[in-house]
Amino acid sequence: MFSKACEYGIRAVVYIAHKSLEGQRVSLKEIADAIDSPVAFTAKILQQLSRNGLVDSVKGASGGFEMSEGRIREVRLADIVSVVDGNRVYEGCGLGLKKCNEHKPCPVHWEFVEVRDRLKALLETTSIHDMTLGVGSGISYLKR
Amino acid sequence: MFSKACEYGIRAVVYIAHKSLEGQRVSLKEIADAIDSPVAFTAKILQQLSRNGLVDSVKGASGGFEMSEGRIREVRLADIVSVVDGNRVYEGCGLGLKKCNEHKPCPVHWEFVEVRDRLKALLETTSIHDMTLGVGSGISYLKR
DNA sequence: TTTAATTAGGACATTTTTGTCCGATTAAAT
DNA sequence: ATTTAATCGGACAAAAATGTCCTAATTAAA
Repeated sequence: MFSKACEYGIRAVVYIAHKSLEGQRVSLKEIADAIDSPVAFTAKILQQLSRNGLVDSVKGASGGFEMSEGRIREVRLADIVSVVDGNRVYEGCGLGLKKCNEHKPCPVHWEFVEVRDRLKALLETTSIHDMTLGVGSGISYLKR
Repeated sequence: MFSKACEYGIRAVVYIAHKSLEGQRVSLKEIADAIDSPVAFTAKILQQLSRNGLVDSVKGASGGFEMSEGRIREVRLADIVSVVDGNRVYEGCGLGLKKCNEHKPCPVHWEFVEVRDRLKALLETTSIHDMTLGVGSGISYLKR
C-alpha cells in the first residue's frame, strides 16, 4: 500500500506525537528503537517531514524531534503519505494505465475508484492525534 | 497497489480472454502491443501465469496464448494478483508491522482492515469475463 | 572554551523491481 | 527436411527503493 519509507514515517510521527503530548522531545535513536526501524534511513525520512513542516526538529545536544499539540491535531495521515509517497495512492489507475479516467476507464475503474475513495477519506480524516490515542494506553502498538 | 508486473499481467489476461472469446489465439508481440507493455518482461509474466494454469500457451509457429471460455468465467482477478504479487495485498499491516493483528493492532488497524476487506472482495468476485465485457464494446480500455 | 550529543546532508552500498538479450525448444508451413 | 514463427528459460542490465557511513553544523553541558 505504502512504501517502507512512508510506513516508517507514519510510525515515527505517531511516536513523536505520543511523546510530545507527554512533554518529551525525542532523539532519532530513541525513535528508531521505539518503532523498530533502521536509524539512518529513518533520519532521511524525518528530514523530509521536518523540511515540510510536519514535525519540528531541534539540533544540538538534547535536541531531537517534537510536535506542538496544535499540529498533532491538525496533521492528517494523508499529509505524511503525500510528503513521502506523493499522490500515487490516490491518483493512478489500478492497472497502471496512464490515461485511465471516467471517459476512458480501464476494466476495473469504477470498482477501484470506490475502494480508493474510501482509503482517501480514511487518510484525510485521521489525524495524528487520533492515532496516538491507543498507543499510550496499550491498545495499539508501533513495533513488533 | 499492485506491482508493475501484476498490472501488465492483468491487462494481458484481459486481452487474451477478449480475443479468445472471439476464437483467436494471440502472440506475445500482439499482446504487448495491445496493452502497451515491454515485450520481454511481459513474456516472463505470461510464463508465470501459464505455469500456474491461468492461461494456456501453445509453442511453435502460429502458437500463442489463449483461455477457454470456462476458465475465462472461473478465473478471478484475485488469482492473477495472487500468482504475481503473492498475498501481500491482503495480508500485512498498513504500517508495515510484522505482528500487527486484532490482538496487537497498529494505530490504524481497524480502519485499514475495512478498506482491505473491500478490496479483497472486489478482487475475489471479479472474473476475467467480467473485465472483458467493456473491452470489445469500447466502454473500457487496456492501453493509453 | 572544550566536549559531547545531536540533526543535516552528501556519497555510497545493497537489494528489489523492472526490463533486455540470446540460445534452446517446439511445431506449423513450405 | 528445412525454414520460419513462436514460447521457454537462463543470464544479464538498468533503475528504483532501501539502507549505511561519514563529515559538517549546531547547541547544551561540563
